[in-house]
Amino acid sequence: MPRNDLSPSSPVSTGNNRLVRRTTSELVAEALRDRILSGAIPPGSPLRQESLADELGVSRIPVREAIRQLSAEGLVDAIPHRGAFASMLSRAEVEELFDIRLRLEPWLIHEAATRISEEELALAEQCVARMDTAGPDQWGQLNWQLHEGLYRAAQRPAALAIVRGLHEKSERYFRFQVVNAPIRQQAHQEHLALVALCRDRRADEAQSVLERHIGDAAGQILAIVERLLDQAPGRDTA
Amino acid sequence: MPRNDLSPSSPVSTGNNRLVRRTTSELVAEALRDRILSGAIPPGSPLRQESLADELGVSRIPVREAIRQLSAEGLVDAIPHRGAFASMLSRAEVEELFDIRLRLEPWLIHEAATRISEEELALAEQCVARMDTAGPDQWGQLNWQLHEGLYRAAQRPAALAIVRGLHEKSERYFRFQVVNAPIRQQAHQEHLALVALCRDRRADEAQSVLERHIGDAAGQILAIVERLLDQAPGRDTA
DNA sequence: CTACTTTATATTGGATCCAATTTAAAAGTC
DNA sequence: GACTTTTAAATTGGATCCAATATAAAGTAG
Repeated sequence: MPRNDLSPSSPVSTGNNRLVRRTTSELVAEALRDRILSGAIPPGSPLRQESLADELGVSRIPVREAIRQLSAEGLVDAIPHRGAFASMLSRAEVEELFDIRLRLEPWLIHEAATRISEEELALAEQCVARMDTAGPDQWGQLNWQLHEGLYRAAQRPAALAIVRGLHEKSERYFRFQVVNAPIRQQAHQEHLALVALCRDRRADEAQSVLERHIGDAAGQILAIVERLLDQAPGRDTA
Repeated sequence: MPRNDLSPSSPVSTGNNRLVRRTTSELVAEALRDRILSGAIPPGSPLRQESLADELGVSRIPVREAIRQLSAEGLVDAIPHRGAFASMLSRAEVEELFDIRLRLEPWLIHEAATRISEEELALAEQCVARMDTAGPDQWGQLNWQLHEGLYRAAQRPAALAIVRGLHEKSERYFRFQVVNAPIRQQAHQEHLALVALCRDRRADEAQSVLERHIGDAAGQILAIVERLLDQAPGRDTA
């Protein structure tokens, strides 16, 4: 019996230094999101309300609301009266996600490059450094932390939220896979270059480095997806 | 007593010619979305679960789920234990929405231009024609219908969904305002040009026409927002 | 044995009830 | 009178119960 009790945990403060008591629904949503992103709930597997409710020690109501939330985020596909399933992406869908990211992220880094502060640059560098010695799953988290930290300087919160969503949906295919040394080495170089170019306010160059960077990631993830889809083949395309 | 009963309405068929029984939550979500987009629920006004439930003749549960859905879509801001409010955008937020649209929609029209079929072009032309004689609110709907019809040909469903969301959030500020004749006239010309360029597969030109088109719309909506925000001034920026 | 119908079970959707939280109003204090 | 504390009302959040639907199983006819 896992009884993975949601720690009501420590209340969290927003930027408004106003303590927010988080609702059970939110906690459940986070728990489920974590499980999906970490692969604990693999793509295609169902999210049963009652079993999740039992596991988390809550009623089905917050589970239902969490599932609806994740459904709106695109992390699960909910079918009325049939249930919710961790969303499974086709090759074409993953390609499209990267297509969109390629339209937004280079723009964000361009805007960020002219505004980023020294503190933010320092934080980014910390990320890069820690990634060098991080384990496989840490690496993925730090990678997004780095990117998000840079993008945030663009001061485009809505765009950042969209990109975060796109990233989450595509990234989790990465987690299955141990990111191998050469790829990490290359990414490391590109990250260093990116931060350096931002510091020097060379926005155009940062933008094109990031374009290549994302293009590479796309190729790698698509290769993984390709393999996964071959192993566990088609859902009905009827 | 409005008792605006949700017509359980006729079941709707998806492309998969599989009849989908829609849940009450979905119907409520659509009803509320309509009200928000039409301005019946103006920005900033609260969505009280019980009164909405009574009005629509359902219990609070589907209302709650609908509100959570709309919250995820960004049409309402939900604050735990305090309620949900039709989202109100600052000038900066509206600007950002258009910034993002400018990164995505020209790209979509570019991709669409090389793939669009004669049937789709004919439908688009119908839209343009009907817009010419449509009333103020019809005009807005047809406008989006036209754009969506064109973008759909790009075969980028995820991008289209994102753009739809961005459009909904910015567009509703338009509905308050009677779109005046000169603006409609200009839009009409641009729409004709857009369709013609797509038919001729002149993707680059279609793209730049759309860029101007969106840029103009941005200017007009920002002017409206500016006025609205002056009238009903600031929420707390604490 | 196959195809169709019927039944049973599992699962989700919706309604009602109660608890927790917020907001306001009222009462009390200095 | 201004400020804090207490109390009451309104509202949302969560739990339990029941209804509706879908899937699987059993049964039946051909």
